[in-house]
Amino acid sequence: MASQRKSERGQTEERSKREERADRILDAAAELMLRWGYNKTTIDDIARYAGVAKGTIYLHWKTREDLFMALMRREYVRLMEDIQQRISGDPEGGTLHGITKHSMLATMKSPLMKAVLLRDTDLLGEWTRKEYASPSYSAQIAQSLALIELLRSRGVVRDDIDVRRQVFMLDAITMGFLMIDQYMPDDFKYSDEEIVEMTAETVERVFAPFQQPDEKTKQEISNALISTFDDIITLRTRIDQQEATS
Amino acid sequence: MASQRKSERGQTEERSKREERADRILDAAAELMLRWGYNKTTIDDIARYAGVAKGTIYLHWKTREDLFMALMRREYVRLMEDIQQRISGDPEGGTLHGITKHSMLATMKSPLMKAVLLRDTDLLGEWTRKEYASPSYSAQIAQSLALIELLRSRGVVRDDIDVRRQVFMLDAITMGFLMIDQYMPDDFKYSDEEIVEMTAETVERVFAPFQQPDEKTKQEISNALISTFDDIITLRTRIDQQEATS
DNA sequence: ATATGACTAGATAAGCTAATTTAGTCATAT
DNA sequence: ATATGACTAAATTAGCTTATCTAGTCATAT
Repeated sequence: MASQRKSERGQTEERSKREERADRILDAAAELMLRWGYNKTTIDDIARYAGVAKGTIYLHWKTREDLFMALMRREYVRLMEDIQQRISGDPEGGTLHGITKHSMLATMKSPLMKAVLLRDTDLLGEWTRKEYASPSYSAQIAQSLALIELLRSRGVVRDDIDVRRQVFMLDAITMGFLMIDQYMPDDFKYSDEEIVEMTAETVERVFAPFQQPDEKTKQEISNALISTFDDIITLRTRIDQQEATS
Repeated sequence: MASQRKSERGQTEERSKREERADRILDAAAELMLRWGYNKTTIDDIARYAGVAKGTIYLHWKTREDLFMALMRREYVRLMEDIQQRISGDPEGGTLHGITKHSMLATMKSPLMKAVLLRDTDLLGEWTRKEYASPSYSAQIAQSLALIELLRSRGVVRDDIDVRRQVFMLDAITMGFLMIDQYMPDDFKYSDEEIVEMTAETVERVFAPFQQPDEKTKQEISNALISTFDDIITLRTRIDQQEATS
């Protein structure tokens, strides 16, 4: 607060200009990382591709690692926003198979997040070993667990099996469908949408309880999820802002 | 035939001695490959570990590659025999979830075959690129397809979805459960048997039709499978013998 | 104040040679 | 006849030297 030296307007204008440039740089980083992988994407490349000088990048982030952390965080927030969007726009968004469908499809449309989830070492290179992946993965599991528990308490998921086993099964199924195309021959290729349909059907058959949830329950769950996503998103965004001012 | 110079008895005795030694050498190869991987397992190591001279190995196989092909074929035959055994000893052996259970458990107990299935490049090294893996994999798919078609025709698997999609789903599910433990944190570890139980439950819920198959049908299917396995096994064994005499 | 790009130190890669390893052979021993 | 292990040619690796790259800095320009 004491550090704000400009007028309100001037500050906001500048802030947004800076942020816009930061975004452009991250765009360049994402693009080049997908093309050449983490190891072979240099700060020089990113600067050239983003049309700024190298020094400028260091006005935004202290190190190369910081830049990529910011990139990954941005991708993660976007992923969450995308999932939230998809869930909120779907009447089936309050069911486990609906949530699974939207989470998977959003992940499939985000090459970087997919690479992290599937531990694609070709693309991630040294990033794999940078210990940000593993905590985020166990956070992922914790989220699965919380989700399943919520759905069980509402009676929209079977509760005659152990919760942890259910999480294990859900993750095995989704991971299986996410990676199987790498193993299938060309005459067994399906589109992302088709794969997600198959996953959803599998999840529904394995996890649905005898009686179908009513509309009201589905809506309540959907709302609960959406506000959870809001929490995640604002939390992450707040971290970003902290970093930016430090 | 003209090459058989010894008496019947002498020949058989010698044959079995040779075979016993070949087996010992393959045992050594398997052991060392699991320890050091394909790339770092040398013929010298194998000879020393099997207690024979290096030259002796070349009395059995023309090249290093031939030796490993023989090893992989032996593992494959053993895997098939194991699956056959497990199926024939189980009243549920004629159901898809039973078959899945036994195939998976047998695979899990065969580290080399599991490595091939999961494309474990750490263990297989250069062997991955040796083009024997890919044909065997598409053969695997063909088998899945034949199996599903058989089960559909007998009415023990749903036939209201596309067959090929069903194969895709079955493979996605089994692969998912086979590889998920690599991704799960320590507090989500389950034994092979538990994992296979979860897989079987998943498969049953996704593929079982409305009415349960009767005992007679299950028995017929089980028998059909067992004779299919016999075919595969004798075919493979015949190839081995051809190789040995050439 | 902000942005730049020449600059540097440290890391990484390329190029080369010598040393070691290893698949496969074959004269010799059993 | 069978089995062996010393042997060889080819390949792989180790060691080292030189060249190139790259993350991060900072004096200078805008």
